Amino acid sequence: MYALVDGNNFYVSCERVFRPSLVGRPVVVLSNNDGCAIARSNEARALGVAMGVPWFEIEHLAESSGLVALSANFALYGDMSDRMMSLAAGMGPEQEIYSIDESFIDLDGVRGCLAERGHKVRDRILQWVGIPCCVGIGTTKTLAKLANYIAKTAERKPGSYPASLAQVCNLAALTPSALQAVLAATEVREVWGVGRRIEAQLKEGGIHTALDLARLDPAMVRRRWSVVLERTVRELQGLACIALELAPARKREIACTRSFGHPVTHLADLGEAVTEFASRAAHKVRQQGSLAGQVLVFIRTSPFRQQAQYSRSISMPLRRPSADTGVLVAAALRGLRAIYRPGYELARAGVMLLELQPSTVLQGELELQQESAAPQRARLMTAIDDLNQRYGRSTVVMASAGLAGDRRVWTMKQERRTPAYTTCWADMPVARA
DNA sequence: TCTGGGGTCCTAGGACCC
DNA sequence: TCTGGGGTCCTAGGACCC
Repeated sequence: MYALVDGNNFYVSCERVFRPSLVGRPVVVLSNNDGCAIARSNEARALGVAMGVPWFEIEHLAESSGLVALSANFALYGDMSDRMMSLAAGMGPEQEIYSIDESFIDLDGVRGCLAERGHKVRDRILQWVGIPCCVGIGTTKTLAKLANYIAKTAERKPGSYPASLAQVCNLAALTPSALQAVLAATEVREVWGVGRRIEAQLKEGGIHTALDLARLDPAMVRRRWSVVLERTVRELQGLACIALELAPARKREIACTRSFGHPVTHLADLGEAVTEFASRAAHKVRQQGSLAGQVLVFIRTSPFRQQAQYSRSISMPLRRPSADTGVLVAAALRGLRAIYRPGYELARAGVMLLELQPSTVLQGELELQQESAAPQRARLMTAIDDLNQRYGRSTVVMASAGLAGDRRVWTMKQERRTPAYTTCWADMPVARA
């Protein structure tokens, strides 16, 4: 038996904790570069704001309907997430943190009424952290996910489901006929693992609801679609196929990519951006104790604009795997020079580290030239990471990153950013008597 | 004028081997 | 006229997730 604890409109809820005046108002949080809406309050949703819609298309709602837009503040959301997760863990013996606002809890061995327990955890998170959550419970992760959707929808849209399922929904406690009714009232698109493409194919075959999907023959689903969708069907039928993942797996690739605040045409500016992206990726790869075997760098124009398009990437194999910022930045810059062509208005670039492997199994190599500088370089990286941790992210950077500030054309737009209330002393909220 | 970022898994098809 | 069978590895692309 599994529970899924999931924050409601998580980014918006984080912002509302520190700006209670936003409660009850239509609010969206924008992606990096203030591009698209990536979170929306129920009030914004009611205005017809779709997930992922570009800001410029809904900006008029600010004037006409009081829609408030905020730039994404990931430092805040990450910290609020840690607080919420530590309380959600109280639901059962094991927890898998699945995303910034969701965790699966294993309920094996938990006694008593599960829904009651879910309400207690929900109340505690609301009171101690300030984030409203919903809890879904089911015999498989897919059913717990669906239960969570039902708990949220029943709360937001009275009448869509029985009111008793709002906020906390335990599908395993329903009678078979009640369960069927609930599944029949749920669009197939809401099932975890069914995206737009598969939804269209299913609907063509007359499969419209979660109940329709649950009634398919798994073997047929495998033949016609894939083992992935077959697993989904079996999970809907109550057979657990997807296990809880307790320790986050080591990432197999690590990326840092950004859209630019303004179009970039000069190699010098691109070099600064690529240096920063490679440096950040290098830091991430060190954090997880890995080395990269290849560095991929790409640049591209905006596919949304009517202009000459250019999109290229190149993969640079390293002579030996590395997590050294100097090595990775140099490779990325070599790649950049190889793919750069003047005359294009570039909108985006990125660096990906591939062929990651644990740093503990570094293959030995004959040292033909001189004594290895590796230990000193590793200590240097640790020192840089420590300094940046202590004094701020860009305290020590590679010279090719250029000087931060006014001259940079490429840094992303963040015009509506709220303070880092919980992670920066200078931004701490002040209470007045 | 303005359109995010970071991942995973699976499959099909090509290259290559004996 | 007639042109095998079986296997592995790699990559690109599709689909999904939040």
